[in-house]
Amino acid sequence: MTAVIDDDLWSAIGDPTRRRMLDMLLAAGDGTATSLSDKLPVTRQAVAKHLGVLQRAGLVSATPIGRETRYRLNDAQFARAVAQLSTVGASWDARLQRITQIAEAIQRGQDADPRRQNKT
Amino acid sequence: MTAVIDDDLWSAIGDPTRRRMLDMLLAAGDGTATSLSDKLPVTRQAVAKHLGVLQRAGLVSATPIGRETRYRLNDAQFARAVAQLSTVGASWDARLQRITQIAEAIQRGQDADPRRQNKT
DNA sequence: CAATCAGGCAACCTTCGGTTGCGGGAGTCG
DNA sequence: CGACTCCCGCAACCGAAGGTTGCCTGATTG
Repeated sequence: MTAVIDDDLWSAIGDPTRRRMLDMLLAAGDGTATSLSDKLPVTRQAVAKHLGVLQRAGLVSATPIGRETRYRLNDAQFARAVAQLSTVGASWDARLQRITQIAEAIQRGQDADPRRQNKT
Repeated sequence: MTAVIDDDLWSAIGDPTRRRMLDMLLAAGDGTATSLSDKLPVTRQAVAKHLGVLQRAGLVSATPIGRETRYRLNDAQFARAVAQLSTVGASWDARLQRITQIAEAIQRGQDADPRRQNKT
């Protein structure tokens, strides 16, 4: 099976800006839209939107404190995302290695695995 | 360091459709825009565009044969993409575990490891 | 040669990442 | 208390990207 993944999680970590935001939250522990936007090449609003996406994906949780809103990583969900990332990587890697080995074997002139692999 | 990655590679594998295409190419060995679109919920044109993107990212190579154009995975580049995927995952995972452990230690009331855990 | 199948090109729609502009509530200071 | 300053949320607008439809060209095959 092709490692069916939550598309939400993927799209969440698929965006480069969101990836950096997660990175920052992971490093700093928490942050606000403004504090994050300080260190990012985008405006506060853009960051706010991303935080909304991340929140809907369950990756971060918001806590309004006075006039600011602190966002914190949701460790559990984030761990799931990371796991899925690894899963796909591992799955692809495994298959890649298999076909690579077969290819090498064929090049050596010997049949690595008689089972044909054709398909269209 | 945040595992600086080729943004091209990331965006290439970041799209769900492209991910599935890569998956199919990885499994079948090769394919055409039409053959791939058969098993995907999008039109041939959409697939063709994606193949263009993948090709520009160096992940696949095209070989015109008669009236059809076969696309094959570029193993080397694909391997790089997979590697970067794993790198980010691993990096995040590592940090997650660190902070998780620290958090647990704090909850236990004892200082996990006074050694600095600085960063930005 | 005619019919057909696979592709490429172009126009158009929608979504998404991003920006600017604005208004309003929480703190701060006189 | 009142004025000022932050930080935030909402809305309008933009350009790029994923998708679709329509059309036209080139290779196959009868």
